[in-house]
Amino acid sequence: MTPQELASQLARILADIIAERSDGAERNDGGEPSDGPGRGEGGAEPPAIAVTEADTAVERPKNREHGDWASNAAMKFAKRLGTNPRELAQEIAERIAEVDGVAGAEVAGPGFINITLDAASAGETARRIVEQGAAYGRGDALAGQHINLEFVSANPTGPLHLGHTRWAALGDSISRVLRAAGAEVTNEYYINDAGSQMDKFGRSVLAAALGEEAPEDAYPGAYIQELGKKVLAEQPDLPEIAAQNRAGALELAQELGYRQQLAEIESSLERFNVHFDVFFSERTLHAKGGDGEQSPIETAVDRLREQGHVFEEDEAIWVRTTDFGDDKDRVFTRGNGVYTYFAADAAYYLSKKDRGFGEKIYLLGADHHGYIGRLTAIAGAAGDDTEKDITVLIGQLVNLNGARLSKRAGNIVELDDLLEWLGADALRYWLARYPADSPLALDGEKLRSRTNDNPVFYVQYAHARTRAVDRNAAAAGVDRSAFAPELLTHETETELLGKLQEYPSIVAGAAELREPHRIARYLEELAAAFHRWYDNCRVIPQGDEPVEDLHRTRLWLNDAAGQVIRNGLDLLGVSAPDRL
RNA sequence: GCCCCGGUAGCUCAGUGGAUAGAGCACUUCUCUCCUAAAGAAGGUGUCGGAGGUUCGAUUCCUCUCCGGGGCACCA
Repeated sequence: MTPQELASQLARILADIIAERSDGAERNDGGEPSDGPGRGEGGAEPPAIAVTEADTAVERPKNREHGDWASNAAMKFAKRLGTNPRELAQEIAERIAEVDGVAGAEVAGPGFINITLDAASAGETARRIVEQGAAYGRGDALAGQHINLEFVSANPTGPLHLGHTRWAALGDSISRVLRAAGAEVTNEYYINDAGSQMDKFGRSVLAAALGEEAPEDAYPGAYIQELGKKVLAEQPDLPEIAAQNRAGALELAQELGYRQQLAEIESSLERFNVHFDVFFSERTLHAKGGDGEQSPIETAVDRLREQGHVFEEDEAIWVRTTDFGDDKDRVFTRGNGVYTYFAADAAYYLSKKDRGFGEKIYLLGADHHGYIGRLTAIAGAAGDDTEKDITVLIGQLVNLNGARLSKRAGNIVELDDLLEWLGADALRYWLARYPADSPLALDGEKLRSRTNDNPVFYVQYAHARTRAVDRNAAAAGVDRSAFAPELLTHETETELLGKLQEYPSIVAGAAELREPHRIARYLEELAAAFHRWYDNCRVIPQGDEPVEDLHRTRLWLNDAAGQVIRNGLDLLGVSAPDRL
């Protein structure tokens, strides 16, 4: 019996009760003017009360005395049924107690229904998890959805730094969680490879390659010098080209430097266990088609104009984004004929729409929060549903104590250095462990510690323990030839099983709310439940005690715990080592 | 001025309208002849920033307000 099955049993019982009550008695209590269509005649039918499994979802009570699972459905429905919560709860409790696998049910407090399961019924979960393996916890709540998830999108003019790492970790985990819930997700990185910062980058790289003094406004940091050397190695005749055709050399240096830098960014991300499906170049939005066809940006302004949202003023072309809640209208084409960044954003949004994505998620830092209004307005102006087709997630900034500034990258904290110092696992886990909207201050030494105060090690240690037990069990002749779930009666076993049963709903909730930190918090609780169980219940008999079915059954439970920790860590992009 | 996000235990932070608001750390004890003690057990702490409101019930939702952080462009 899983919590989901319990919820569906409760929903059935509640629906039965509602049906019985409305069949029988008083339908004439005066009030309730029902003004719906087709209700004009005859005996006023009571308004239908629909029950879904969400209404009867059960919770794991904090207090063990409140049973294995608790429902507050009676309190939710009592009013609508014109009865009091405790009375309704009593009725539900009597019926749920009759269900196979339920050991008992009682009413408590203002109308909670506290349900206790048979040990065998609860223990069955262990076998189910082992059999489902990596699939345990995955669901289909988001099946059929095509989601575009854009994150990081750092300028290709320098290395990734701390400011990008939180979005990299969070975005990739969100993607994994959404996929676990059945969605099809494309991870996308928008490359700002057009515009003045690229020119500045080109000038910086060319000067470095030629050994010239850096221009006034050059990008700081030794990495520019490194890029210059690489560019020169790739294009040894660059000095000659520069002497004859400065503009040509500039373009060449910019291009080669850009390719090099982007490749480095990609490789840093892969080392961070973050994978992008699409790197989308801003330039493609500016580029005209083969036969002088319009560029996507030019097309975009026409499309918005057709929707009636474009106007001209002061020689500039504007989009009336205030119609969609933006705080001011936005310029599309400047007075000098140049497109703004906003124009590219609009064309980019349309590209996502044209590529068939329903929901487009943007993961942005708090310093970009001014984008919410304009991006949402673009969606609206494009004829999309601003509620469902676009989501802008804003994350607060992170700072990390003890991290050394990178001279190479111009006194920022570089991702590559963080990876070397802390490792991808610790960094990813800690960054995914907090909700995006909470400001975050990390302590570097804590991320490196190998004790209880470092949750990533605590969780990984629990996993390694399950593997150690598994290895030792094999050596001691404990196998899975028997499974007797009714024997799993120890307090810590009930608790561990309960945690394991919660996992699918944790994943579903994390996907719905786009909050992978829920997975991390859950894993910490699961690991704690496992450690407690490990300390109390032995899988392998001591001394010359014989191997019994209890030991064999516990081996299933041990493996189930390991499997769920593995599945959860995978959603965070963190490894689950067999040994620590 | 307007907009967004925070304010919960000494510290770092969880908490999708429910029961006595939680976890880790820090502090004090205890537990390996025993599968990884990188672990477990016990010990106490709160004006949930403040004031109103919504309701059977509010840390959670609404309004106002105080404090802290971030943001406002024909920059990219």
